[in-house]
Amino acid sequence: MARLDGSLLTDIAPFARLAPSQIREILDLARPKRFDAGLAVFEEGAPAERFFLLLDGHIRVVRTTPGGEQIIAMHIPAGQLFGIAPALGHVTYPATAMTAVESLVLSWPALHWHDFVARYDGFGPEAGKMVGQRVGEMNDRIVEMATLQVEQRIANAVLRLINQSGCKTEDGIEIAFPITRQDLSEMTGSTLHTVSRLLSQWERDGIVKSARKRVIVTDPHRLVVIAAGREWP
DNA sequence: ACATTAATTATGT
DNA sequence: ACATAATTAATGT
Repeated sequence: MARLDGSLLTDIAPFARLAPSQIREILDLARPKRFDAGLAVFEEGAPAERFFLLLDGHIRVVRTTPGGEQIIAMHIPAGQLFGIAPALGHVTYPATAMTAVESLVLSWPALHWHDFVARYDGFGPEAGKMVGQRVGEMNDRIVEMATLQVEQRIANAVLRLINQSGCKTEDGIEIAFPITRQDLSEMTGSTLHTVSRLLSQWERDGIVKSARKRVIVTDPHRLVVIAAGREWP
């Protein structure tokens, strides 16, 4: 197995404050693994034995309803921890983590979490901050689902994606990983048809540009206006 | 205001 | 050539 380079972790928030020697300790405990696109890093309900860091690629966190329908709970961009259920005291993973693209993942046994928090300066606080952000995001989404209508929900979803995983291009900000209309519908509790129609309409209005599995936002400001959705007050 | 159904076309391997 | 994605229109709740 090739030895991991220490520079891999220096840019990542929970590890940013650590000395090179500490980073070495952590890397030597890590198990690196490469996944092709569309594979599960871990499955919902499986024993939560490890926690993970996404070095490169993109992860979709998916829950399956009793009816067998998929709900996309969130997306994890490169550089973030995920699958930290063990740290929260869960014995199984509450959702499945799928790779949206080919991805490189590090993982550690769940037991090490508490050692990391105790030993490494900044790890606990940074990880806590991250959890806080995610919980906040989930709450926002719940409010959106309950109050907004589909066009606004989809607009919000797209805006979140370009904020978290945006990539500047010639004519706007592109979602940095392949995403289908079906995916968008599964994040917003809608259908791929509605998403398709809306994207087509937005394209006509010059707000987005889209191709198969690609969405580019050319006019973020107008999308924000749509996402806010001021109507019949 | 939206889903569903179904038929049609485009796109990537 | 085949499977997967996207569009579009018609119909339903």
